[in-house]
Amino acid sequence: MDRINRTSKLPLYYQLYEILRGDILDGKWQPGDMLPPESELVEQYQLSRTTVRQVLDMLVNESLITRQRGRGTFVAHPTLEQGLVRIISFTQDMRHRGLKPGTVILFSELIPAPKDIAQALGIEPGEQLARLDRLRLAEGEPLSIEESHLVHRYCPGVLEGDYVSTSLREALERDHGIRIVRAKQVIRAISAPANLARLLSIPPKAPLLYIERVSSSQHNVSIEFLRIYYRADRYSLYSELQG
Amino acid sequence: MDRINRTSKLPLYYQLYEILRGDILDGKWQPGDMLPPESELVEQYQLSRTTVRQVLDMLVNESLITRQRGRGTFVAHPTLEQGLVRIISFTQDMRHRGLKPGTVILFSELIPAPKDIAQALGIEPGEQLARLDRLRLAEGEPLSIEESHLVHRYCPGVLEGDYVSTSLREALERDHGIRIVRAKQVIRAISAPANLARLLSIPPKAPLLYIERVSSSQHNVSIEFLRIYYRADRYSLYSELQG
DNA sequence: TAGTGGTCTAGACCACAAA
DNA sequence: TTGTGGTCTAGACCACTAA
Repeated sequence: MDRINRTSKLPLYYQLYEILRGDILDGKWQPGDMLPPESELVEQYQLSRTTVRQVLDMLVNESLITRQRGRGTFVAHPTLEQGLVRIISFTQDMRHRGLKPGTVILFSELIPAPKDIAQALGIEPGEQLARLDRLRLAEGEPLSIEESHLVHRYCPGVLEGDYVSTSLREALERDHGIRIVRAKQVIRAISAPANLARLLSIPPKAPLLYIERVSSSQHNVSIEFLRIYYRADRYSLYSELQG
Repeated sequence: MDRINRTSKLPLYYQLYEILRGDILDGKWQPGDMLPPESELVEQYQLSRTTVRQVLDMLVNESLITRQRGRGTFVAHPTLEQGLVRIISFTQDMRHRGLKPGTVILFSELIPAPKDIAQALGIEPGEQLARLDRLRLAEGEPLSIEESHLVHRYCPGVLEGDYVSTSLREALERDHGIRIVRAKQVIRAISAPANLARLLSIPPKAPLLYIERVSSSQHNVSIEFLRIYYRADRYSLYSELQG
């Protein structure tokens, strides 16, 4: 049972936000389901209505829920347009798309930062990085390869975790108090190099959707440089634009 | 002097929102300028701090202002890198990237709507579409191909325009009163088919960034189905994510 | 009528930035 | 130390929906 930790440094609203957001993304409530009324959340989590409403406002802004005066609060129907605005975990992404996620660790070691990555992260070349390469599966079939590079100084020992069954983001928060709150990314199309093609079970030079992402913590420092190679035949991105 | 009308049916927060938003968009405050502190807005408009903060939250969500604890509230600098949030024209995009734009018309005719496009636009298959294919150049070199399909009923005669030197969006607004205010898009990576490769001056099967976009007007009807093929070696997308 | 979300208030204490 | 925004509370009244 998720509860609010009154002694935590995290704001109460943020804790409730993570609880409710997690429940929705994990499918504990289904689209169209009614959430508990505000009064009940107030009671259950012992928070003021203002704080509860602050959280619900955030979820509305993310299009995760909708509210109807006089009726209630409901889980929104997924529009699959969130891939380009919100950071979501691979597991959550797969669940959104209705696919069973899987993970294979390819590489997990400390390395000195190459020049380009050091520059992207704003650190000195040669500083220690925790590099974690993972093959991601959907329905047992290769979908993508993620090459994560974490600034080791901020999360010493991070590679000791088991990242087949637990999420890197959870470990960062739990063990190091680091929340990833922002990221910048570039999206490209590339031809698959031979080694990646083999891992992804596709022909060499097949098209890949390629993402380079620099993520920052709540302290506003860059914490991770991530490369993702998606099989183009199995993955696409959605977004909504405004005029 | 804009004031809050206490007898209006409009909520107080909404009235203040319109006042502040108008002042920012009208340039009464310039990007980087500090807004009056919350305490002063409370005083000036005789509202509670909660209500004032509700309005500021809305403006933050629109990226019109930013807030810094201990420093103040500031008018945001318009961000250029919104390729995945804001609809911008090819010409604007090129200007942002510092490249000279160019256009070659490849095809311009009325066609009956194929089934897939009809479905995406929510019209009957066979309904008349104005199809306009354009090769886009940057610095005189091919960059992308755009295949535009407009629902002709909403903009009869649209193909008579000269879309080398004028923008399709301008013509829609000027001649048909149609503003494109919203769009949904899917982003993929593909291998270039032979005919596109030739037009884009790249080898067959070279990777392309492929976008399918359905745009809607201010009247909330789908008006355009657009396919864009970008040379992957010359074009990438940028986006910012939030946790 | 009962229950829901929408609006609004007055106040408190905290964390951070700048002087 | 002062002034800023960040978080949180307890309570009030209203508007809408559904029974």
